[in-house]
Amino acid sequence: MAQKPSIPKGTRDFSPMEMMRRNYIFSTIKSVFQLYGYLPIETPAMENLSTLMGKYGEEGDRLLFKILNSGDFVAKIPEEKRNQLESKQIVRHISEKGLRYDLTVPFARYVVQHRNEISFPFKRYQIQPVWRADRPQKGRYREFFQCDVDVIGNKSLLSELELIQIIDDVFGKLEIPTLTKINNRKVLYGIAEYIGETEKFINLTVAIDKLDKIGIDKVLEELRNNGFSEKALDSVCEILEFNGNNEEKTNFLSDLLGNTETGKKGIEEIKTVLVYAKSVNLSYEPEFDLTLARGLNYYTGAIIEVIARDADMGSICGGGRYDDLTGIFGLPDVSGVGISFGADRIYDVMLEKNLFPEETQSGTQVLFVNFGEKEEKYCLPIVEKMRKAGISTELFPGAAKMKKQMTYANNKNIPFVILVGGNEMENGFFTIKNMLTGEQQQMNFDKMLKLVVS
RNA sequence: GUGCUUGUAGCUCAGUUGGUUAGAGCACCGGAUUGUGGUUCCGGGGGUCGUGGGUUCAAAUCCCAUCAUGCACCCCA
Repeated sequence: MAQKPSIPKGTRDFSPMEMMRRNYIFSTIKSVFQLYGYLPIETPAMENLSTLMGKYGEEGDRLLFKILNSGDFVAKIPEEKRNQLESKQIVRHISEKGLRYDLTVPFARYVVQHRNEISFPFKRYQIQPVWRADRPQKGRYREFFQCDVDVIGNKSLLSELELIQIIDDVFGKLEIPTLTKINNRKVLYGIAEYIGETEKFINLTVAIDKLDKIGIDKVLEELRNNGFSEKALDSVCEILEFNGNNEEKTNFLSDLLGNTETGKKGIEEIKTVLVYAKSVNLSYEPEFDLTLARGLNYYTGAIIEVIARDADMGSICGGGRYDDLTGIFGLPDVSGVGISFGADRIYDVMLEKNLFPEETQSGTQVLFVNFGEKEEKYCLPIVEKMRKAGISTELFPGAAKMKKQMTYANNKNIPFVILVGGNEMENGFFTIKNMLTGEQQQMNFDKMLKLVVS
């Protein structure tokens, strides 16, 4: 062994057991998406950098994986920039493609490019990996899967409701207890209006978003450092410290933000969504959370975030409404709303809480032990019959030692092993061993089939 | 990009104030058992102690550098 092979930081291999479990998550999510009439699309792993840059803020640009151009790219760097080794300056000369950072921006690009083939509202889902050049840590990877559902080309708040229902269904099926928090960007903007700091709206949201992590004092301190007036801070403090149920919160804010232009709209929207949510059966009612802000700046209306109860994992699902995402690609006034399930974090939570059902962990149901050439030949048509009957069946490749074959079945969690040797061939029966109980009996094909199916 | 942590067998780790040939458990392979796994018993393979330099009679152990990893910040699924 010359050098131990390895994979890049923040990436992972998935072994069979993990893949079975991951596929269980993906297929559950997919089935729910389809139940609500969403259709799948895929987009390339790499996009033109021009599509990606500037869509996620300055921080986002830093976290984009950039792909080096082919050929002698150095020659294309203008003479005067050759000597200044500032990455920012030369990056656009040596890289024009990047790995996708999320699925929403590529989707917006897709919609603009295919606008004439699409009939709106367009409901799509997309399950693909995304890449971020972040420092990995718990629940954070450099390559991870997002499962996006979006509906675009429609302003109805019924779409927000639909997403809330999808969240409830998915986590219901996966049996993960969750807390769905919703807020509205317009409400946050309303707060900025109310305190007269609309210019610093972004700073305000970034600070508020940290409330449950760093506490009110540090949030206020951060705002103070950003130049917010003491009077503004008092108001922010008053709002953030308000406690109550959804209704009390909306009432409180209605009074407070009643005279603000955008805030008023936001309150109306969130009220509507909450009323909708009351009218359907949900396991967990969404909670109006004023401190939810979410970093992505393209959100303009509802914002949603889901966390797993009793798990320290950050959000496992999040999203919101964006009114003009396609505008930057030349198609204005197309409103959309969407959410993204973080499959990898969901996996981590389910693993931690032991939520994977037994049946996701087995593949092969029956293994035929291979005793030799004659026996092999005899078994092949039987194996074929088993598979035709829908039973996942293997014949051990080669007449390896019995111990080896049994160990193989054991390690692979195969519940039944069938032994066909001279005795069985002569008398036309099968010896079938239950690997769980160790019990062993002899029977004909039909009986065997029945036993395996049950 | 900033701060801290940890690098010893495939995996999880032990290894005393620096001192013989660096250990254990699990996993793997073989045997006890040529048609019986999971339990038991016996045996076996596997290590440039992350890498490079330094101190020393002597370094897994001390020092420096470097790389890798994990965690936290920033940000985020």
